[in-house]
Amino acid sequence: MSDKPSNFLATIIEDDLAKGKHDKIVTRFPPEPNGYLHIGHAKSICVNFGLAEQFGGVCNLRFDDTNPEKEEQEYIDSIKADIHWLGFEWNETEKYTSNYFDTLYDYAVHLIKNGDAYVCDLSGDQAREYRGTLTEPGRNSPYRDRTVEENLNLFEQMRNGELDEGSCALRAKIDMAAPNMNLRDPILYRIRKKAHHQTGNKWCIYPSYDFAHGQSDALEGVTHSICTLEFEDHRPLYDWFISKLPVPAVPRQYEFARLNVNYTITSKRKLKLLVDDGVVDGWDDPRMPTISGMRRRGVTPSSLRHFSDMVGTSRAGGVVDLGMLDFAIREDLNDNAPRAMAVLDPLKVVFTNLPEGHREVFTAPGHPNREDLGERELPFTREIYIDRSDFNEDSSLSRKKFKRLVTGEWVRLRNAYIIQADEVIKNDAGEITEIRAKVVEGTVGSDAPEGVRPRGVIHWVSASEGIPATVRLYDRLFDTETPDRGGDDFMQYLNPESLKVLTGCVVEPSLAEGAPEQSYQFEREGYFVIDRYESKPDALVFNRTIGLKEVWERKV
RNA sequence: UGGGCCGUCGCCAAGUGGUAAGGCAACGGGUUUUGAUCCCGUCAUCCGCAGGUUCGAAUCCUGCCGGCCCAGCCA
Repeated sequence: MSDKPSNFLATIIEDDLAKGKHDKIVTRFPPEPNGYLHIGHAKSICVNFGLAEQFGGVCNLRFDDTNPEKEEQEYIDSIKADIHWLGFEWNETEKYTSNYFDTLYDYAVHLIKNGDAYVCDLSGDQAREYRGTLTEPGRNSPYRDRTVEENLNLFEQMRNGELDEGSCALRAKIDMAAPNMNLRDPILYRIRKKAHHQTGNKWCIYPSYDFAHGQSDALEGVTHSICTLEFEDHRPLYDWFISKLPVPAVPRQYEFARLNVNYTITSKRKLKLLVDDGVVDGWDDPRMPTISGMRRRGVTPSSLRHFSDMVGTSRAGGVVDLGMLDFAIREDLNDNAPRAMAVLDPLKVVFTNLPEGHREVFTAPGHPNREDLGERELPFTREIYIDRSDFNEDSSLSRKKFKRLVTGEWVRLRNAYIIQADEVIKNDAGEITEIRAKVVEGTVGSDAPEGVRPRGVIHWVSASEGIPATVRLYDRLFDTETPDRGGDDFMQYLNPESLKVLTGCVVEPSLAEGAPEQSYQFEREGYFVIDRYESKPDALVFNRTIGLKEVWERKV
């Protein structure tokens, strides 16, 4: 708790608790079920659930379902799954703003009776006109002075479905000249003759976000209602409702800057466009910044939580470098992912000093410094595969520049022999199809003998016992730092190389036992995860989560 | 140009009158059967700018400059 990063929200809560303002805090995460959660929501979840956890309080999950036109059960299910996957438990059962529709309706009647709300017949266009602009005050609606009886009656008719959609709306009577646009008689209820995923056909009028949110917080006993900066201007309205209504508690709203990450889009609308246009494979495509996409990519819950802590919580809007997320992912996977060898672009090597049918088995640790991860067996045979990029015919390449196999020289096979390349076999097209080499006897598990100087260490897999696999290499979806900058032209920044599917890969036999979503470090390549949906024991599919850090290209 | 908010190292971010934490990145060096990891070290005399108050300011005051948000019967 004390090693938690300090931020202004924690300070506020600490103060409130110290002053006895609350015995226990209650926060809430209020997604609208109109899309999948993305990395920005992950941040918000970590903030809300994290703060509750940190101070011994609870966090409610409340679906903000006031707009049946855009919401679906599919989204509710995915959101619940995402939160659990991140490792958080919400207080009691999940809640819905729609749970409070009856009370909210009563609250609206309360406002009408006190002359604080009225039914306005202005059309949408007219209402916009009357609202004025940023620099000019608005004008009062001609319906603003209807009597309480008239308003009560009209509101009743709205609720009973006697009035057409768009024909009128219930508005708060505040101040059409307020410099804060949110106070210019905001909409409280509008008519929507749509079935609702929770309440069915019970209602044909639905409360607006502004009218529903604070009251729902109060009804749930939320103490700290934490949202993002764009709702700051709504706080006066939030407080206005709370002061005008007989609510059971007085929640307070606090705002923090939403998370922005470069090379990434976090707009549910735009993400939905990527899905609907088939640019990606769905909301959980591994290239998507959605929680389910990252999960499928192999990103871990703890790396996301750690990333959130690293980034911190403040009121200063900025753009976090994707490299920081990369760091958090690598840090977790480096500590916890078992090691394995996989050859992505196989090139056969035949050992001429080994007899036909030669086979021996080496053991290698599951992890260099995690004994609890056990050992694995590596069958070594007369023919193996190495990666094509780990061999070069040109022996004039400097040892510093190319620490791999070169004609005539030695290289260490990871966890096995030092070998020496003798000869290259090519096909008619001039492509290398095979390398003839020799193993240096007695070099397994021991240093190189005098005169043998391996250039480096490369990975390998037995040709006869390796398992075929499909490996999908993912890269960033956009090739510009600010794909979200412009308007709707973000599609032009799509990275054409965001996905490469390699079908002829060969992986070490121990990987056949891997469970869906198991992560591995393919040594010298990066971190890969077994695809949770498409991988089968006899047809393995791995997704590259992220490559290993590579600094040598720049240095040499 | 009405209102609200923000501005501390390339990026994120502590700090709330007592003389600039930390992380990422970067750059040196060491270890290494992963060009990874790990380890050690370097990296803001300065806190958007200009004045002022004070023994003393990133922290208080004034004025500028720059950026973000708001004119949905979306959230």
